[in-house]
Amino acid sequence: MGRRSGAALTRDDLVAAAIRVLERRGVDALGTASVASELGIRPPSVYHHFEGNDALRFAAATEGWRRLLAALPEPSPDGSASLADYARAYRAFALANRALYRLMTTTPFDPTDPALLEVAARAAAVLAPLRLEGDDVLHGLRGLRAAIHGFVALELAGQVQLALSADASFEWLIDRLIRP
Amino acid sequence: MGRRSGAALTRDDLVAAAIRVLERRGVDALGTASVASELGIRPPSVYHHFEGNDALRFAAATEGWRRLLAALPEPSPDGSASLADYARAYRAFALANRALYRLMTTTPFDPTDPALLEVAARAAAVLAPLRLEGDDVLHGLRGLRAAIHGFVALELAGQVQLALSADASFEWLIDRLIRP
DNA sequence: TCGTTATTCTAATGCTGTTAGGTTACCGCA
DNA sequence: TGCGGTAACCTAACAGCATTAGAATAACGA
Repeated sequence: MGRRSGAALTRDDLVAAAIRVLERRGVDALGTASVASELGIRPPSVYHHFEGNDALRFAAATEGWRRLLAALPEPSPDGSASLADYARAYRAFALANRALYRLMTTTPFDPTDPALLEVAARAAAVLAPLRLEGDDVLHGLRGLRAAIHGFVALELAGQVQLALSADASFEWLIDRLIRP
Repeated sequence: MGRRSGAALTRDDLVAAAIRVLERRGVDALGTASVASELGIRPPSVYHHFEGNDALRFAAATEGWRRLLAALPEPSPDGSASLADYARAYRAFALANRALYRLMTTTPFDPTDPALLEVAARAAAVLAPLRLEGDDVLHGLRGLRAAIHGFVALELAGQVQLALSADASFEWLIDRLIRP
C-alpha cells in the first residue's frame, strides 16, 4: 500500500511524536520503531523524513533546546530577570521534562544551533550584574552552567536523597556562586 | 560443545572485559555480545555470571566507583589533602576514563554500595575545613558534587570550547565555591 | 571411580535499525 | 481535463542484538 490519503506527515510531526514517546516510555525506548508506532506508520517510513535513528534523536534534542529557551526568562534591559530566576527556570524545565533533558545533554549537539546559542546568550546577559571582566566572564559562564547542570543531573539520577530539601540546596549553591 | 578445559571465567573477568570494551568501543557498544566476543565465549554464557545486560552494566559501573575511589586522595587527619586536590583527582579520573565515567553516572546505582559511600565520605571529610554547620554541611556536599560533576559532564559532552583553558575555568569554579 | 554440579555450548525467538524496491496519492503543467 | 513526476508510504528481507531452553562437557567431591 502506497501513500495514504489526507495530509502527509512532516518532520515536525515526527519530532513531536518522538518527544511524546520520550515522556511516556523513557529515553531508551526512543527509536524508529516506537516513533513509527506512535504515528501509526511503519519504521522504514521514518527514513523519508530523517536519515536514521541518530538524526531523529538529534532533531528531538534540538527541539528540546528550543523548548527550554521558551521556558527561560527573557533578558530585560533593567535587569529584572535575575540570575536566580534563570537558574530556577532551567532547573524547573529539566525536572518537568526529565527524559527530554537527558536526551538533550547526552546527544552530541550542533554548536551553531540558534536555540543553543540563545540559551548561552541569556546566561551571559544574566551574569552581567556580577560585573566580571576578562577571562572571568567565560569562567563565570562555564561555572554557572556546570553548577546548574550538575545539580540537575544528580537529581535526575536520583542521587539527591530526601533528608534535606533539594530546593534549598540548589538555592544555596547558586547563591554561593553569584555572591560578590 | 560444553565446558572448556582450564580455569573457568569469574564475574570479575567479565567486569574487566566489559571495562576494556568500554574504553575501546564506547559506552553504546557495551553488551553481552561485545563482552562475550572480548573473552572468546558466546553471548548466552554471560548469563551464567550475570542476570542479563543490565546486571552486567551495573557491575561495571560499581567497579568504576571502586576505581574512582582508589584514585582519590585519602583523607588525612592533618587536612593535607585539600578540597581542591579531591576535585582535581575526581576530574582527572573522569577525563581519563570517559566511557566508564559516563556509564557510572548514567546507570542507576545502589546507594548502599560501600565504594559510593566512601567517595561521599571523603568529600565530606575534605569539606571539613570550611567549618560548615547544620544544613550547610549537606548543602555544601551536594553543591560540591554538582559543581564537579557538572563541569566534567559538560567537558565530556564537548560543550566546553577551546577559547579558554578548561583547567582554569575548573579552578575558578572550585575556588568560588570554597572561599569563605 | 562415579555421580553431581558448574560452565559453556548450539538452536531458536523476537526485538531492533536499516536497505531495497514496489505502490499510491498529490501537484504542476499541457 | 488528463498526464507525468515526485513525495510519502508500503512490504520484504537482512543483520545484529538480548534473551530463553535445553544439551554437552569438564571439574570436583564422595
